[in-house]
Amino acid sequence: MDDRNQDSYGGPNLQRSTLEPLRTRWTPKPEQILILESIFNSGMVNPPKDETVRIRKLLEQFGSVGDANVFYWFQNRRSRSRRRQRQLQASLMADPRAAGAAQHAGAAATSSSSNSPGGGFFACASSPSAAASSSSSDFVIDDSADDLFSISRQMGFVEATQTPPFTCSSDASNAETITVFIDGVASEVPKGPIDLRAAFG
Amino acid sequence: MDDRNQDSYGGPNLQRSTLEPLRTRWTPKPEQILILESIFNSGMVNPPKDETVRIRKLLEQFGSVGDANVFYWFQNRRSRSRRRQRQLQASLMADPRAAGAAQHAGAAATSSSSNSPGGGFFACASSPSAAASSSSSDFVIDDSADDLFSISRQMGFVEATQTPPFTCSSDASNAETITVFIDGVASEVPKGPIDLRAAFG
DNA sequence: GTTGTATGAATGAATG
DNA sequence: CATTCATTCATACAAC
Repeated sequence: MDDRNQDSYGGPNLQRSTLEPLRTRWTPKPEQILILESIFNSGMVNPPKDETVRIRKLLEQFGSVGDANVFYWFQNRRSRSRRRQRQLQASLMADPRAAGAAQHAGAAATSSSSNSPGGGFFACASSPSAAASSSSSDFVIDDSADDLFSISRQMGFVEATQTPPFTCSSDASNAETITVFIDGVASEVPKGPIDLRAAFG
Repeated sequence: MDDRNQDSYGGPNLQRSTLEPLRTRWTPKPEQILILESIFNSGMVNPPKDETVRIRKLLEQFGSVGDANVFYWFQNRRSRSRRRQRQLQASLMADPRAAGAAQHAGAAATSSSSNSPGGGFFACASSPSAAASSSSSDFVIDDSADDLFSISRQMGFVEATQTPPFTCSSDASNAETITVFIDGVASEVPKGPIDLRAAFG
């Protein structure tokens, strides 16, 4: 998709200074990353254009974002995810002894959070129910169990001892949605052909 | 179908230097971009095949390039510029207040013209003069004032504070120029590797 | 302040 | 022409 257009990029997330001639690049907020990660892991790795707009609107609750940013994010996510996997495969073939040795593996392993109603720490992954999605190549099954935890950097929860900013978990009662908790605010992300944002408004 | 014939794609981009990163894909030189940008901006947004060949020969003065590269360049340019504009309009409709706020739009917007010996500051465009537009959908007249300044990246003149980004219609005062003729549209491009702005400061 | 790296942005190269 | 992938450039941020 070539949605890279700098559409609604009116005001990125810059410092509060009233002057900002700097064209800084978009730096996604932790909440935004969480949402994006959740969507990606829910199986929608290549959202069609209209979904991109929806996702952008969702993300805008936490900071200025443009459609192009969302588009780029998914593009890069897909690309890098695939490349990592390919590289992993290659290295495994090259040297079978090197099994299970990611360079920065268990970053999130230390949490043991039990603070939010959702409970789980970062368990957004679930099985895409293979709904006949509208477009062609969005919903990829995304077997591969991608790097669920490669987001440690910007996520901010590196060592959240007391207040986990947000969590994301599958709701047991309703198998059709993924629930994202952010500071106690719950949003539900349908697993199906993404129909985000009903909860947030 | 389309005329993307990979005709002379035999040896487009070779690195004559003994040690280079060994690029696989064509990396247009600044001068080449200038020429392409000039042609595109002159109204020829979809050159027919024979023109593509001529353009390629022109570009070859500054580095190896194949017809396919030229073809792809125009195709991508068309596509991306159109969508950019479409999105711009969409975002304007969404929030009229956000007028004129593309993320990196006016990098050179401070049009301090009449500063360089050449004169104009991106005056390659001329009247197409209705030369026999052989093919079907070339020469789109409107072109709607595309993003003239979206080339900042590879052009190298990242941020000229006061000097105009470049000119391409320098007269015969300087022997270090080459003349670009496209359907009667003449453009002159300074020779030499990357010092396009050498003439300006 | 320098370096290393993760990642946003851009674009060449396809494919349909 | 619409979309997508692969590669590269540029930068924000962290570690030193």
